[in-house]
Amino acid sequence: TLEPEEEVEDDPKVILEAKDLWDQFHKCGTEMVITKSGRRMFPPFKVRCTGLDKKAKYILLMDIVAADDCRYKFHNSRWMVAGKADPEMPKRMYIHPDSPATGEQWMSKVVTFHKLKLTNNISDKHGFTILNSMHKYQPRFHIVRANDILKLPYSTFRTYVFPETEFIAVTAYQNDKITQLKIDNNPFAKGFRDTGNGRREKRK
Amino acid sequence: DQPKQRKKRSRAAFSHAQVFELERRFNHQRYLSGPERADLAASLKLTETQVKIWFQNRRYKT
DNA sequence: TCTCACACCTTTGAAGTGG
DNA sequence: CCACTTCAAAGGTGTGAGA
Repeated sequence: TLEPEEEVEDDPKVILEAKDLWDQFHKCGTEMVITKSGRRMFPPFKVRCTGLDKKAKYILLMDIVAADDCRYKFHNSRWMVAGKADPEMPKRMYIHPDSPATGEQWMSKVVTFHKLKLTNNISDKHGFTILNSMHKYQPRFHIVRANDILKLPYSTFRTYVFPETEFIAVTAYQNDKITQLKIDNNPFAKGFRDTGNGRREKRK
Repeated sequence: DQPKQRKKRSRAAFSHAQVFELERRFNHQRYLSGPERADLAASLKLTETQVKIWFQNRRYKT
């Protein structure tokens, strides 16, 4: 708004990829595993952007913020509030590795954040996103118009939130429905699918 | 750092630093001339063939 | 609740082959 | 040079045991 830069005309619109999948998870109460060595999110956070200025440079980033100030527990097949939240973890922004890039470049493909990893390791050195187990979180997506990554802190953020991507961080899955959804949809978990082709044996 | 070379007949994996530099050059020019390739290969401690094939593969990859 | 080694998969990408 | 293929290495799954 008050940049001494050249006139840039943009009106960014962002849509969440695989919304159907996200909705399926959200309906059951999405859980994301966090580990010491870092875990990806599933479903993967992907967006498609339109309305950016083709020539202008943008930095795209993500962060994951607490959805409330509660701690949760999974009791009787249900998530319930189990007290006040633990102290917040150091806040980190995940800058998309292709940043900065032109609006044209960003709009030409789906923007994927699959390299973002979640961890519960407070002293993580890899730049992973540190979360508290049994707490509820909301991923956020940001668009910043900037040609230099160093100017980031002083730039104007445009923030987009997709409520269906909310999740509870866990150290081990609590809800069997979520486990099954992950197995059915994540290609890396194919080994756990009980396809009639008798690979893996019993399931409860 | 160095590319890891162990065993008999296996796939060479370039180091992070090597890929970073290759990628940086590719971003600037999709094709490399003979001398440019030789220079880059030397500075990255890769063979010229490796650099040539890397650019060829990189171009094909979308 | 959390951690860790598995087994079992996929994806990755340098190198191969032919045009 | 390009088109595609080949095929291990790298690495992401949930599991289930044992803290």
